[in-house]
Amino acid sequence: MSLDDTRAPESSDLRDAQGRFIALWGDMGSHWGVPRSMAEIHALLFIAGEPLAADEIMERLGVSRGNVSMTLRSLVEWGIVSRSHRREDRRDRFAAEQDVWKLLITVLRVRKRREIDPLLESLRGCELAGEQGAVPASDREAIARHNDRIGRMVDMIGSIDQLADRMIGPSGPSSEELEGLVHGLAELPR
Amino acid sequence: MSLDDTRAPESSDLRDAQGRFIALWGDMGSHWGVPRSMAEIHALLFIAGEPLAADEIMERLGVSRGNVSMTLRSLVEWGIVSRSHRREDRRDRFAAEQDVWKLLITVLRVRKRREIDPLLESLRGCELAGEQGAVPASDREAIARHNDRIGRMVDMIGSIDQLADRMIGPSGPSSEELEGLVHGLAELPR
DNA sequence: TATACTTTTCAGCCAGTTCTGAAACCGCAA
DNA sequence: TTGCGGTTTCAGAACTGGCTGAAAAGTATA
Repeated sequence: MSLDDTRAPESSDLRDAQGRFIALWGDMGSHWGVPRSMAEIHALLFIAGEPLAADEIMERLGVSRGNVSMTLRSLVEWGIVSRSHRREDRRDRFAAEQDVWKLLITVLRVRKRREIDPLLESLRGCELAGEQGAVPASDREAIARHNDRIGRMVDMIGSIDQLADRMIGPSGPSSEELEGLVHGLAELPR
Repeated sequence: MSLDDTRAPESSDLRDAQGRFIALWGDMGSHWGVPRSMAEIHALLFIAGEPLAADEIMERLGVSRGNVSMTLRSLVEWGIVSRSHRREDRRDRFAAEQDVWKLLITVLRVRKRREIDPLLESLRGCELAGEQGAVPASDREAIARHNDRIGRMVDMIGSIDQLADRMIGPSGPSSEELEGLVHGLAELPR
């Protein structure tokens, strides 16, 4: 029997509450385009608050070894879970970021980089140069209106993007500063 | 031949650009938990800039009548597409909101109401009252740490929620005001 | 190098979602 | 009342992304 197995069995109330949190987080994930089991694994690591080995995750959530492995890899890539060793145990262990504001920043950064930035790029490619060939005046008007629509969309997403850079960009506020900032903006008298 | 069929055939360059936009918007949707064809139908209505009938949507996007009908219903429910009649034509026509900031506000409002608010509620239900029965000191500590984690999460999401109320709540800024606000915050010297 | 244990990979399977199409429905006009 | 143009519904088909599990690869120890 290894040292780890001597850990006191946690009260089942605690287990229940953890389970509720995990299920909730999994649901939320699936509404926002994050695979359910990815959200669940993250939730488990977050709520456990200590590093867990892949086996423990498998057992606790009933997902396959392969899935756990792949998902942990992405979570580590995302930067919200870290891998750690212990000298007395060959198994890797994984722990979730415990600073919730840092978590938020990291997730938003990744999604911005992967989705917003390319979107903005392709969106500009949907505009249409008006001068190609001699087009009838009516077409020219239609093209102008088209470009205007795309332009307004680009402007909006661009502004959001810039604002996001301010809030969660690499040279932006620390998680503590962001927390204060959001609180300040939220509680400002109207 | 009805009046509508006399509309000048739009230049195929314009059609191409519209098609690119529609495909792009569809992709984006699927990354954020919106059904592809819903995003596509919305994109078509937005980029067309004028009311279209269900038939035109079917034909243009190659989706079934049933799907168009159901999807239009949700888009109208969301509040980003409106239904309109014409006296000379029995068919309903549908037009997308053209103010992109209003679009943003509407979508965020719906998602906040449907996902964030219930999330916050359930999250509070994941906390654990410590005093139930005489629990050993070690359990009590574990429970305290658990509640702390949940509490930090609730605080963060709560702050975001409050901030969102300020920005996109019913008594918040108009779309023009929001546009200015975001621009201001984004362009402020660091 | 052999051994024992752990992690990673990936082809195929599966579940949950989305989409289709045909039938029912609706309201109007003749 | 019947016919007509249009819309909605929903059972099942089709699809897609996520998951599994077994084999391959990796790694520390002897």
